[in-house]
Amino acid sequence: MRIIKETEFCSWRLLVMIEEVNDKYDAQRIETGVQELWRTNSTYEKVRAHRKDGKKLFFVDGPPYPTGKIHLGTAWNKIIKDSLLRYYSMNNYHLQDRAGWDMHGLPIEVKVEGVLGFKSKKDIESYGVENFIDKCKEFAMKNKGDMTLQFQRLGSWLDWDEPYMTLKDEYIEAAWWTLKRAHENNLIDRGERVVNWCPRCATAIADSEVDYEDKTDPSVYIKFKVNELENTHIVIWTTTPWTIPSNMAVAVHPQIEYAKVKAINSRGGTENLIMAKDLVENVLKMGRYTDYEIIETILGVDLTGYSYEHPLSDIIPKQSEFEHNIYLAEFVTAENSGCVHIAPGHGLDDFEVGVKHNLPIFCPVDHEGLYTEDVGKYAGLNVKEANSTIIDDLEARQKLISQTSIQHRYGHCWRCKSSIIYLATVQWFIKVSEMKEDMLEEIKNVEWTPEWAGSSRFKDWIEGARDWCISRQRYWGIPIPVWKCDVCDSLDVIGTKKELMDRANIDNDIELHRPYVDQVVLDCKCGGNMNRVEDVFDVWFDSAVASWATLNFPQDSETFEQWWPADFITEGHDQTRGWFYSQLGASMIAFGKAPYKSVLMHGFTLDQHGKKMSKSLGNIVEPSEVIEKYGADTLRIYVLSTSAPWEDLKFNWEGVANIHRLLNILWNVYRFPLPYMSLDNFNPLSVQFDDIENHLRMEDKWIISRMNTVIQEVTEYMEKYMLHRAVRKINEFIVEDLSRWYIQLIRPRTWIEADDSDKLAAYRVLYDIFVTLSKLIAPFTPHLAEEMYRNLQLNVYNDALPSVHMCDWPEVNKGLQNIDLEKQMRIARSIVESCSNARQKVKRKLRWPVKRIVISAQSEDAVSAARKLETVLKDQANAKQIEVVDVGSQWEELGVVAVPETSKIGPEFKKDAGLVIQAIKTTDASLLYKTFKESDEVELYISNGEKVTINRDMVNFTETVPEEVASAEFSDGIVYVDAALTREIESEGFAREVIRRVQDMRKDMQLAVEENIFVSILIEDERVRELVFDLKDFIAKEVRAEELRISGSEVPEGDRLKDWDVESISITIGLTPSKKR
RNA sequence: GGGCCCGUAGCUUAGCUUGGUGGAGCGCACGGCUGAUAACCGUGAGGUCCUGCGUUCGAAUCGCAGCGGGCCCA
Repeated sequence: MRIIKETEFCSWRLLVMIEEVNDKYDAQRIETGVQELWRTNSTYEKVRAHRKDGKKLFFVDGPPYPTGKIHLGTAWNKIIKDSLLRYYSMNNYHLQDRAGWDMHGLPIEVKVEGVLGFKSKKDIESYGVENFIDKCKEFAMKNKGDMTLQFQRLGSWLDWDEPYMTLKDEYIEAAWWTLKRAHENNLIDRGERVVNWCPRCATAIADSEVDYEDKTDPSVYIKFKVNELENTHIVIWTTTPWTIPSNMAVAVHPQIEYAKVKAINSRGGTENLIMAKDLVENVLKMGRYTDYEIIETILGVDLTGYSYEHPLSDIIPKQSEFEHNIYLAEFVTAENSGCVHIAPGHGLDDFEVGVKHNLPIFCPVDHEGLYTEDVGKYAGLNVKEANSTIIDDLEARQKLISQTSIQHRYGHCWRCKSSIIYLATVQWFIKVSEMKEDMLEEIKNVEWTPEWAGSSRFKDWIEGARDWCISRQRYWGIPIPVWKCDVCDSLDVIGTKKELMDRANIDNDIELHRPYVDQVVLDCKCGGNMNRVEDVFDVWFDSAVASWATLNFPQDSETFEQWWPADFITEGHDQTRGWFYSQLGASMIAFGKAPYKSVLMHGFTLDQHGKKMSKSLGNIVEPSEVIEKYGADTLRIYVLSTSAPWEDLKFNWEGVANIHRLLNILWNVYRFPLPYMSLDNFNPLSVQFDDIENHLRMEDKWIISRMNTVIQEVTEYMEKYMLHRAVRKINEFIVEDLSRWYIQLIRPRTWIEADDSDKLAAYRVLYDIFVTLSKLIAPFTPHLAEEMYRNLQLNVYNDALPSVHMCDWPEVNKGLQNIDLEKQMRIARSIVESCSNARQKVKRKLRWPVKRIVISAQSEDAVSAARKLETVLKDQANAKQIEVVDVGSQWEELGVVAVPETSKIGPEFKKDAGLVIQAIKTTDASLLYKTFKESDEVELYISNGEKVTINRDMVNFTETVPEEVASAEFSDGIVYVDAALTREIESEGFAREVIRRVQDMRKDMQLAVEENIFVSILIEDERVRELVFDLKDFIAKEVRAEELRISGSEVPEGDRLKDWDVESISITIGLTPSKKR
């Protein structure tokens, strides 16, 4: 036999055995440790490689914008994604999971302009587009790097090394290819339309880029002189006086009733005004008219014969060339004056009226919001600043009725916050209006969570969608790949880089950004030169093509065929108008179908009061703040469990602290048995489940069953994207089942100091539960799961998979599920809780055993629970005996008291009532009770000798319990706790009081669990001394005392001395560790 | 102004589909437990279920109107 040296033994034990762990759940230590482990072991790569033969699952990451800092909402977004992807991976899915970045667009241009101190596009031109683009790229790349680290700190696993980036040439090609498809399908349109325009950025912006915010604007009523009538004006209202120079018409509603009013103005003059009849009072009051008279009322449809004179035609020469007529329009409402000022160059509805009636689209405003030469003296003025000048000019011409201001929601540029204006310009459009019906059909094939995200919200949005303006007059974006001939105006749309290089005969590689592509000139068939149109794409077009761009399509169509369309995506509800929509649009163009099969729409993070987090409110919570304080796993499980994914999340620090506490409980549960296992050299390899299966107690079978039920529930919830319920089920299992119950039940078994199969069974069960639990929590708290798994599996099994995230998702073992037992244990817990309640009533602490508890069952389940789980009940209720009273029976030791019902007796017996009451009170109540069980009426003799008949209504029975018995209701009946004292019970009670205090002192002295001690105790009270003496050996064993002295006079000695007051008895305890003697 | 969603104890929430005396956690007060101990258990106080109207024998739950919040739109 080989003798193993101590050192060898130790190192072997450290290598192979489960380790003891820190006292306290230390998220920082665990998470940085685990992430380091992942890095050094390339765990992510291994996990993905491990599933490469699995079922394919194509996930597309909605690309965040590289602002530099993640916020709580984006953290939540990535956490949801990560949890689901980890879950799918464990379910043997081969994942396509590139992270994505949306790196072009105005936000970055605006930031870079800010850094460089630029005010307008002219500054960019003089700085050089090439230099400017470089700065934008640098900015985007730097922020992408910063944010990647922040996302990774959350534990988010995506392909961070090979993310898709919209600024890459291969990505740009995907956008180009898509536009070419649109061109081939006749879905693009170039034309003059009214668009949202940011004068500062000097570009069109999409509807989705317009933020609506409160703003104060002028509110003015103006009158236009009607040509055909004497001294008559038509009244219009506007909040944009600067559009008056562009006025071309007035619109009225055909069915609204209008009035010609003779009004007396404040100067005493008389004039005739036309406006909606119902609004006369209001308008005239605004214009301070002193009196009025309605001369005539006519319908709008009869106003169309009139024309009017532009109020500023003397200033604006062009206006005297135009005709100004009154037209009908359905959009007119009976508000303000009921007559609408129409400037076709500055409004959507206005533009339509203009087109319908062939009016010139007069738009004398340039790209920077300055008037052009077309408007005479206003030329060069900023339109917004011209408002007051124009009002003054109207006033001077007596065309102004009133001038006030109004606060209303008005559109602003999403980036620079300038007020937008509407301008008629030539832009490129995707004809969404032509695709709408197909889009609506297609979204029915998508699985939406929640259901209304698709069926209501998204549907509504698509129904109202207009053509999508995809062109921007900017620099940092995907150049629109259209080349136009200088001579014949014909167009070429280029689909790929190669196509461009072939067409232009370029050999050297070129970058596809501006200004490089702008220099490429193509030959036209007509012999002319073709130059690229200057515009870049709306940045929403970039991310719209993500689902194929991330697969490197069109370069690689094989991968595309294998994966596309996406199996699932998940983003916030703002993306209804954003990415859900833009992707669908682009995909309809390119492939005629939706690019995703399943969409989980998630909510927004709000502050604790339900307000949105914003800088101006100062209520922003940074993810990093939460992580520093509590760790990423806490943040993850907090956001996942607090609300349903699709609801908004009200962030609350208290809630986070709660979750942290929960993880601490899990940690405590997990570490609790480790010292014992380690001390016992417990080896899961040599104690297999089969070995202990015959030694399982009911509670062991119960926790195993619970574990399986929880697996089942969590799996079901995950399949429905109900992450909150999945996580809550796990939390409940950890706190209720494991911590508060199972661990309490098995504690005594872990203290057995022998190679005992009862103990080994508990170890093995706990071990299996922990291992299973580590897998079950892996998608949600990946760090803690990995830490547990590492200790429990990697330290034990040489052939264990290197990461918990490589493991298969736990399967439900139906054979180990026992729903009846789960129900019975629930009842047993309820009984124990009720016992505590009853004990409190008779003031008997749990340390003191009770003689017996009587369980009066009201259901068969309660009877079987009490019988089957008798041991559990005895232990937990600290009772010597359990008695069960069957359903329908009553505990025979209960007494009853008969309480006369005077309201029934009085009317019946009149003057004898008093005697009847007396008789009921004095007769044997239990006999009376039994008799009434068999008969409705009972005869009684009253004290005057007469016999009376009383019925059941006349007596109420109240149960009485014996002395020293307390009762309490539980879920399925009543428990009676018999707390009567016996010498044996008192002895045990005091013994436990002593044990408890010695243990307290041991703990205080920080003695090791296995360390032996000497104890001496002074108890002057003779009776109690004898009671304690009865259990001297028991006490000694419990506290690991080599020697225990109990005396009535001898003052104790020891390293530590302490006086205790036990039930008003003074006890002094002295304690010394054996090794110090 | 419109669409969708949310509103339950001081805080976070379950229950709402399918109507039948509103349940938990945190916090608070009191008591208990004790080799998981900066953990844990019991008891108690604490609710106009946002408001109003309606349907119904009966409404947190169904309908209508309004208020407050969120997202989106005009």
